[in-house]
Amino acid sequence: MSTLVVKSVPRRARRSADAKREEVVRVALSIFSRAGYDAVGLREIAAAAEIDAAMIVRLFGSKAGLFTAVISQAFGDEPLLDSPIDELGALLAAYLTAPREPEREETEPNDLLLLLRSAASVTAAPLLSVALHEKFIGGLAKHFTGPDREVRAALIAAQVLGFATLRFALGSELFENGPQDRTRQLLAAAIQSVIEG
Amino acid sequence: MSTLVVKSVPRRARRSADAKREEVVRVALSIFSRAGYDAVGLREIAAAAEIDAAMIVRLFGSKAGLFTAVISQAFGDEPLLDSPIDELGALLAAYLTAPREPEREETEPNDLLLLLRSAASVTAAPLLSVALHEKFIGGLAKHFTGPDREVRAALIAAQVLGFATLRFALGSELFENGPQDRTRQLLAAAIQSVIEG
DNA sequence: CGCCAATGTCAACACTTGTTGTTAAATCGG
DNA sequence: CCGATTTAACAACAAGTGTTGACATTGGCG
Repeated sequence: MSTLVVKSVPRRARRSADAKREEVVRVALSIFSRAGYDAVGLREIAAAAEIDAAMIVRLFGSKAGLFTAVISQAFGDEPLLDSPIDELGALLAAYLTAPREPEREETEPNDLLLLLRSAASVTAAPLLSVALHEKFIGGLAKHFTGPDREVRAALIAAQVLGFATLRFALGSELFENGPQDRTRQLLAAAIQSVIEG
Repeated sequence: MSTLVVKSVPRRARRSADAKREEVVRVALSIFSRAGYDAVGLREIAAAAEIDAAMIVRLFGSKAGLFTAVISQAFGDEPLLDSPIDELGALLAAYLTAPREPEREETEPNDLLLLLRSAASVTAAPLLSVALHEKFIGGLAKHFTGPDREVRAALIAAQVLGFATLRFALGSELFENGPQDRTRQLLAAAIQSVIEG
């Protein structure tokens, strides 16, 4: 072991590996959000990103590696979490009950959908769990006061998750055609009650 | 390959199809609850039920047919839904925060787990949705008074779903090692706030 | 330019999936 | 007791999975 070749850090982005990585992550986020981790094959993502499936493995190491990259991009920063805590319930409720624009429904990469669609996968669930706890729950608990901040933040995450599951994953009609103002009001009150303890 | 396996296990009577159906549904409920619809193969269920995978298809028509049979048995009747509505929040919270018995954790067929673990599957989600709306939300709304009974019931379903997702599917430690009394109290209050509108 | 690592491509691997067809066995009606 | 029908068991299918290794092609730097 005379000259230990040091892992050859790419001096500069040789050409477009980073760009490709970025695009693959973007496309993968969209597809994972729509179908969930298990239901999506590497080849499907590869085709959508106009790349070879083997190249994804070469870029991210594995499918799980790609998923972690997708997660860390999806959970980058959620500006809603920095809202004043006395408005947070109303803001979250408004965000969750906002009507979907039908034409974007398919293409819009929804972080929530990514989360709940892949929460069942035994591979993806642990990765999602750490991201959720670090970014969402942690970022929320920071703004709280009083005891049990983390548990209260987690309970809010549970509310968001549950509503999103029922509305987006299970496609409940009650939130689309029902009394949306009342829904938003009830949801806001339930969230706010947890915020204030 | 071994072709000389003992194949003639003297099974019981002729009309054992119904009994087999029942057993298959039972073990399928357990396995689906643990891993979700997509992640479980027919062969796994078949092996657990000591039956051939082809036999499941012959009995239920398809994998989706088996799943519908599982659903209609799992959502038979939930006695919790008939509780007095002024205690319902506390009862649901107690049910959701109850400590898991480690030895049963694996085998106990949990309807909630079945629901949330398979909610992501594009095949299973519609089937689950109708069962959830008919049995759970419908059965809950019956006991409510005042306006928007169904939406309020759906919001409670969302809360149950979300908490169960975070605790069981994502395995959040906050509910296992955290202040469980406080968690239960906060959850009960949030649910009850929706019940009472 | 020439070298060589980085970037792509192709095919194959070993495996699993749901489903079907074809057998063999078992059981009851007559 | 015989034959018909149900129940069961295998094997095979076509398709899809993540991953790997062997090749071709490039592009930046000495």
